[in-house]
Amino acid sequence: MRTAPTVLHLDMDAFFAAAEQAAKPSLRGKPVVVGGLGPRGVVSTASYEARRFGVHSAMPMAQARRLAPNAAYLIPRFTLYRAVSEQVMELLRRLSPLVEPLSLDEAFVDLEAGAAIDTASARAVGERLRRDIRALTGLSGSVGLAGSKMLAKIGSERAKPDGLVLIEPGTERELLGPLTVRTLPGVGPATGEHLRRAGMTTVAELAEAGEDELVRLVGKAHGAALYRMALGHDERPVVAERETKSVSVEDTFDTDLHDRVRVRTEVDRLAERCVRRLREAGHSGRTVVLKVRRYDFSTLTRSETLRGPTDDPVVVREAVGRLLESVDTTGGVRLLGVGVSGLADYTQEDLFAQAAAEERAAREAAGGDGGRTDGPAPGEAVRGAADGGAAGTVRDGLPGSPEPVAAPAERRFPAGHDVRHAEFGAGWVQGSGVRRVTVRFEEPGSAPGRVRTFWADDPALELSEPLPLVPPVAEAAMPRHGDGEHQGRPGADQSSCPASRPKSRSASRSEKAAGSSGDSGSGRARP
DNA sequence: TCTGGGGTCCTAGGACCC
DNA sequence: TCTGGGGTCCTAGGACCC
Repeated sequence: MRTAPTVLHLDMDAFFAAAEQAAKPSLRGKPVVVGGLGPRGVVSTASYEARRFGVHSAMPMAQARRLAPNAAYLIPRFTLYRAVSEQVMELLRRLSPLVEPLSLDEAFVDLEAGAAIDTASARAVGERLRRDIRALTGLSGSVGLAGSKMLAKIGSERAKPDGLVLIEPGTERELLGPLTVRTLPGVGPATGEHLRRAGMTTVAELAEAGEDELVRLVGKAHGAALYRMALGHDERPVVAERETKSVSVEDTFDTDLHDRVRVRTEVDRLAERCVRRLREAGHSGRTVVLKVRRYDFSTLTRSETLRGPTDDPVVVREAVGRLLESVDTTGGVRLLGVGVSGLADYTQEDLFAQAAAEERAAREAAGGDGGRTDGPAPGEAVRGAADGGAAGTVRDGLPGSPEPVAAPAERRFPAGHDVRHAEFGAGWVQGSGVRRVTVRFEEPGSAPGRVRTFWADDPALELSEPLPLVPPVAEAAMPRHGDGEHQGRPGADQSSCPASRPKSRSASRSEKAAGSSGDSGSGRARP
């Protein structure tokens, strides 16, 4: 247990919604809801103004619209959020080399890995971080400081919005005791209900119950962890690099799929999308997973482990095809998903090269009688009919992939996205209807702007990349570290802050993928 | 009111091997 | 011939997190 509050947890406030408000001056101070706009969409983030109407994350969008009919409804723009997130993470890395991102808007920092630090200087570091984040991005973040991850996170939660809470080591149990069990990480709706039925609603009651009782109630690992947390003990280290364990993609359909052939083609597309992501991440994997959510929301998975790792779209497609055959889809399919786990960072060629080398070695050792190697080739199924035999032969170009879709005009201007008009300059799509696009002309630094409507095929109007939330000139004026006060750590470079404006090319593809789950882009934003 | 998408970790049973 | 235990891998499902 640390004796100084050297674990920092940063949590950006209503991140997606706040980024949109920063990008769109007319939305500042107004309720903003970011999420899927389709009939089955849910809320990703609600601005604090929208939360006052009762809107919150994970709520069905239809419900949000009833609660806050006048809010602006926007689909997520991950290109923008990633760019801002990268700026923030860079600030964190200046505090310490040990930064553990949890998501785009959240991270732990181990300040002890920077320099020895006492309570007062930890607080100063946290406050300065919050100022720097605001100066660099225009957004607010909340900071928790404590002697462990769990308490740092509880601290940032209590600090929200736009605050800092430092939990003095030694005061943990006193602080935790009266809190609800749901405060503890790992206690969700199910465990919370389970504990409640056993008569435990506060953290103090968990501590009283004792480890044996908790293990009996919720299982070995969970019970033991719960007991330690209840006592305020949490020794989990801040881990900078965590390797990916699986890659998956899934789609919920606006209406249930009944046609078996359609189900099959959707599974094929998902397999290709999944493999594309797998390859982009430089991975291959052994276990292929098919996920099916039926009309009644019952969800099942089927998996198949291959003899060796693959990143071959044909192999993955054939595997999920086999898996699909074992699933009853009568009644309708709501969601389909394809995933690959058991990741290796070597690819199939490496494996083939390795297999070939082993074969050569074996032949030499055996006196060169040219015997065959045992077992199926990598990528071939361990069980089931390993039909096809095309394993590993397709390298370039994902077969059958992106089929040209006749894009309707509305598709070109998704609500909320940035555009540029030859005459009127920068703006964003406020709504798009039949062959028309409504644009509000404003940008991060400007005053709230005016709305104009164009034909969707107006050549003067084009989509553009997100603009930086804070004009680059403001970055130059941003305070630097290393000047005075604490920790002039040698080696921590104070030199160049790369002008981090949103990157253009690279991210646009993943953004498309992120927004593709049936969002037609026809949702209207109404400031 | 009708429930997204991307992950992680744990449990439990059966197969298989020693 | 019968019985047993432990370890590892695979599969399926569930809880949880952001």
